[in-house]
Amino acid sequence: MLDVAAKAGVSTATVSALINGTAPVSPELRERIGSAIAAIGYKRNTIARSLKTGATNTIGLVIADITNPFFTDVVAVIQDVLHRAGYAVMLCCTDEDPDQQEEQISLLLDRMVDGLIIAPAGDDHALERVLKRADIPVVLIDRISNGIAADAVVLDNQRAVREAIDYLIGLGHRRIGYISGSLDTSTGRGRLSGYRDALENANLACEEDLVRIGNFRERDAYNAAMQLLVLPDLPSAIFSANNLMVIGVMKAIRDMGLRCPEDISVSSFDDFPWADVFQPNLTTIAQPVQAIGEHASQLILDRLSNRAERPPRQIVLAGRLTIRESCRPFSRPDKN
Amino acid sequence: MLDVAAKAGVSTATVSALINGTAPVSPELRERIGSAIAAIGYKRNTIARSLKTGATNTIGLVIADITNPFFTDVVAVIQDVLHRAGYAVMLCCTDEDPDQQEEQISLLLDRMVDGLIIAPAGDDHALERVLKRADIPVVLIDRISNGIAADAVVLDNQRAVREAIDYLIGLGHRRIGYISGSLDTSTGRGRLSGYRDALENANLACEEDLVRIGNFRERDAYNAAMQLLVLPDLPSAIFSANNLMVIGVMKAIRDMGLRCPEDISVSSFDDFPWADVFQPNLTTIAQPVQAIGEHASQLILDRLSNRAERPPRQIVLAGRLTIRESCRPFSRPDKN
DNA sequence: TTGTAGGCGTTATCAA
DNA sequence: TTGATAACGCCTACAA
Repeated sequence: MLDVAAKAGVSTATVSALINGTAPVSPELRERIGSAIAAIGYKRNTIARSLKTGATNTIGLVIADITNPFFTDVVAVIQDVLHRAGYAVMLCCTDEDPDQQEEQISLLLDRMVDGLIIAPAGDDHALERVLKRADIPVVLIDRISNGIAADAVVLDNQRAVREAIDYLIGLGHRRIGYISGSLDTSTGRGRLSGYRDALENANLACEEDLVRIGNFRERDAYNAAMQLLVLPDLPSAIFSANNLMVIGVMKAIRDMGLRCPEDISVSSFDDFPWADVFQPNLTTIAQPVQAIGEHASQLILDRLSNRAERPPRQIVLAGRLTIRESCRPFSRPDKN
Repeated sequence: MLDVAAKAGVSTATVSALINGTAPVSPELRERIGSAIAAIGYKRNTIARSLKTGATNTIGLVIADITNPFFTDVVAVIQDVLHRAGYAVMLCCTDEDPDQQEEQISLLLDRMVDGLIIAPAGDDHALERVLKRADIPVVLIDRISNGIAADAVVLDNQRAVREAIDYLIGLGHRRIGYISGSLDTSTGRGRLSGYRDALENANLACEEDLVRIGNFRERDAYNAAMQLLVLPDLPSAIFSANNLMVIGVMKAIRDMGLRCPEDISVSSFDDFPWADVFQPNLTTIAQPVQAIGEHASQLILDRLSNRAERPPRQIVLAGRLTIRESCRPFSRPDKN
């Protein structure tokens, strides 16, 4: 910039004023500076600018697993909106590990991101601890923590699962296995409540044998489903609390020599783009990924542009039960 | 840092020396400074540090589509290795659009990333143009450009597809449809060559009717497959040049009232974690994502630590044909 | 072993 | 409308 100023015969202050539109610049200088910039091929140094202004125009995005299509769909939307608004996005993954989460958030904070969008991993306490240091706007997505007063975009998990289980019960199922996510997360807890609600509402006992923790991961879910499938009294249906886990469930079913939906019905949270062309066509709860991403982006953009304190806003969206062919009516075999 | 120095009664230079291990510091001061840091809760300002040192400890990662599981698998590996090595990763997506690619790379360059890992979109020329400005280490993954002398990690696409088509021909297929990626990419071209090689080798004519461009996207592939499926003389098999496109192909097959593999065989590039539990179990070419990610990371880490000029290295890996059940033997129906 | 001082490239505050 | 100058927070000679 020094070179540009020298070449144009003006001061750096004037160059800066022109570039940022901070102050009016006469047409003549505007011209001279412009051609000097072009001649030199000058590019403003963002680092120096950030040091001075205290803003990096970057926002940090923290998700649990980049391999999970739900998260990547949301990320795609967020990146799109935020780029359009002039922000860069730094994406980090925690692998569902609170320690890694702390590390990644520290990394982002060190780099002075202007804001943070987080799909938290681990328990609430882990998140509260690491967020203590951050006095920048934070919006939580997918999962929330009651201890943290931040903007958030979440699903009505309880209601969505309740609806899916109601559907299975309506089909005649009485023993419904449930593969849960980690109960350290609000999604894990909310979805399980939906399951319990539905059973209770139908006057069905909630047998603890039928609930297994799969931690939102395929491998854990495989093991969890296996435990269900060796039960003396087999469940006639299994619900999986997310997309990764239902793959594990299907593998367990296959490895036990069972077929879906002939021998056992399966349904899960999260939809797949391929769900209606591969058999069994999975009955799922589709999340409004587009809306989640847009709301989250908007929330943080609002905070960024208008630092006035406003109470945290929590946006709750609804899932959509998409019925396909992985669940069959079930009638209790005659006991004789 | 000023505060820390003041509190500990030393100079900032000493504090800096301690933090960076640049110079030996006496145990006594080490102690005093340590507690001052803890008391104040001091965190070093990465921006200021970067301004001075010229290094951001950040590397830019540019991929075509975050929604594509192949890319996300590779990204997961790269992020893991690079974080371990002390680097942050900024991930950007181009949506297969050369303009967006230029914009994203500019953004990364503005932010002074220390290196770039790119899965290029668009034609070679687009990439060359934008990379002119970058005098930092660059490694290309998945796709390469002959015009650019950079480290690269790619697949032997030609050989992999050749093997898959050989397999189909061995099964008796003679009219094999091919849904291609964009021919502006090296992967698009390489994979198509493999197809042509195999046909030629079997003395089969390569009918241009049977080759359609799907641009690596589900929707385009759907349309491309539709064109194949209304041909008077239907192909008995279709090969898709990537994962996203095979979903489109399957949707087209379904919409035309056909079944796979009974009516038509299907195979594709890229594997899915769920490929062996959902029907039809797809026969695919699996890419060594772990190796791709590790090589790419290593290549850039090498360049970063050892700026000595060494000729660009190109690592070529092999795909693995994974035979499942989506391809059936085909015998020409009697023509009477 | 420790301190002083200058500069990295911008932007902000004045005064001219 | 423009220019001089002082930060921003850190690192690094070099001097002590």
